[in-house]
Amino acid sequence: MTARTTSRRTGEAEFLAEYDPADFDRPSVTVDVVALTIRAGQLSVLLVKRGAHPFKGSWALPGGFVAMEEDLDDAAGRELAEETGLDRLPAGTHLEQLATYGRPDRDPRTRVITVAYVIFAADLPEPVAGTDAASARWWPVADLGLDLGYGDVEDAPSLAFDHAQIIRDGVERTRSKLEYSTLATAFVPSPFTIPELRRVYEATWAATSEEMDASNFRRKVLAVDDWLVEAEGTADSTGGRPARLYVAGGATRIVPPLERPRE
Amino acid sequence: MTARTTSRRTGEAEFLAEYDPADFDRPSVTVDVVALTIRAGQLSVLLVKRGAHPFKGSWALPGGFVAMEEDLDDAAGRELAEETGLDRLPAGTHLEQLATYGRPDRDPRTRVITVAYVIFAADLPEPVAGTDAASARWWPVADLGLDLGYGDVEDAPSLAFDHAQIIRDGVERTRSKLEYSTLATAFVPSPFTIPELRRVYEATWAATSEEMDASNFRRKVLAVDDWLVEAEGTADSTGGRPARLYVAGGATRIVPPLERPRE
DNA sequence: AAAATAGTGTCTCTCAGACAATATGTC
DNA sequence: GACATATTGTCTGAGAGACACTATTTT
Repeated sequence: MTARTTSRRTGEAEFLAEYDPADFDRPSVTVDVVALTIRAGQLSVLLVKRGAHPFKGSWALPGGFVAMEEDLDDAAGRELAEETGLDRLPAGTHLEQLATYGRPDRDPRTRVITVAYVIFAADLPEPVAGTDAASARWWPVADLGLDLGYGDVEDAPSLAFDHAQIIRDGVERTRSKLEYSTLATAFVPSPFTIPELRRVYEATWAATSEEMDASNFRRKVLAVDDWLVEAEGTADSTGGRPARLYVAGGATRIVPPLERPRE
Repeated sequence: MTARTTSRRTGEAEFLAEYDPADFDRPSVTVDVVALTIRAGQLSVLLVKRGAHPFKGSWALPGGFVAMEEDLDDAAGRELAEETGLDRLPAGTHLEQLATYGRPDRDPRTRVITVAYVIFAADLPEPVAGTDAASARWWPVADLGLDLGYGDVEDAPSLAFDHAQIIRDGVERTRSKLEYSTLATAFVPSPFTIPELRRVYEATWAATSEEMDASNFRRKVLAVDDWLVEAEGTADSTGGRPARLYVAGGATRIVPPLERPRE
């Protein structure tokens, strides 16, 4: 089998526009990022509105091609940084690989295999619109009409490619990781309070449990060795007794796990 | 950037031999398979001895290039079937994606991104040597000298590429999956006995717990709804009271989980 | 003082681990 | 019978969920 590539790659938008499946005899590789944060008490994901075909006008995960000498993790971080206009992601941001999606027909143009990442961060700025995207914004995952236990949704946006599945998998990974890892602290700016941390769990697990018992939550997180390290002072009052401040210690694993309520 | 591929792809061995990094401007994509089974009471992985450079003489995971119109899962199943000389994998075999490894220098020839899979199976035959492999065999993972809690090993084989890391990740995934999923039954031929199932756990978790309490194990697996369905008859005696036979029911999740002992 | 939120203490029930006792096969 | 293995039964301690109560702030 012989194949030729003749694309002049000056930028992602141009590259996509010039795409011709006949040019290639092997898959292209991209990274896509499920960037999650808590905004207004809701677990939210960053999506960009597509300005070009295919799926023009649909919403997609930020992502793009992996450069030839670039590590996959670096590519994921770079894509999110570009989309949010940051030089680099804030300290404490967590990045992990989710899965790789490679169904032959997932992109109508040609074979594209995408390595998906999940990123947890606090305080990411509003996204900046890139050259290849009409607009970008944070979407509460509850509003996406995915089958994540939030119930029916009016006016759910149309999602491009197989990104609905990727987001679903990313949310499920997040829900499950909060049970046995200390990553909830990646969602809050430091220092933080225990009630803030509890609201991370409530937002992430919202579909299965409306509210957690504050006292049991406190008992369990404080029982984890070297997770919550007491800091100086208290948070500003929000109408009641101000909460003590903590910073994250070195613990990575919650043992015994903080299990979600089973239905 | 312009690039040309001129390889005539007549087979994997020839393809590898003709590899010239200058031919390509994008990564190649392969699948690698961590095929696990219990042999002689030990968790074992299928490895092939490399007959060509690089890493000639080292042991590697079975794997190969993803065909242009082939789904990733299918490619992984195909690679294992080829290596074991089967038309298709036995019923009950479990296949799941592990992770994707894409460090730019992980293959000294050119950029190769590999999607790794874990496969759990009972009763896979001895492997057949392929054209590209001098030989192939099942290796107890305890003998590989990985840092998996088995202690030091004499004469550990040299492992190719980053396959030591991939195997480590695959074993860790397996250990963890047995806690909350019913996949242990994928390791035993059906019908099976509860002691057989227990030995799957013992082999997989061997590094952390020598023996499990048979009565507690029995109580917990039988408490899982629709996992163990009683079958007719008993197993042949192995010197004591014969064990009852069961087949796997529809359950996929163990709740509450069967936790490994924490150190 | 009333309301709101944070933090402490206590009770109960479930369940995992330890282990004793019984059942059923082979030698 | 002795022995080996499977199966059943019992006890105990740790921990999760429920919830009553106290503490500290704003209004």
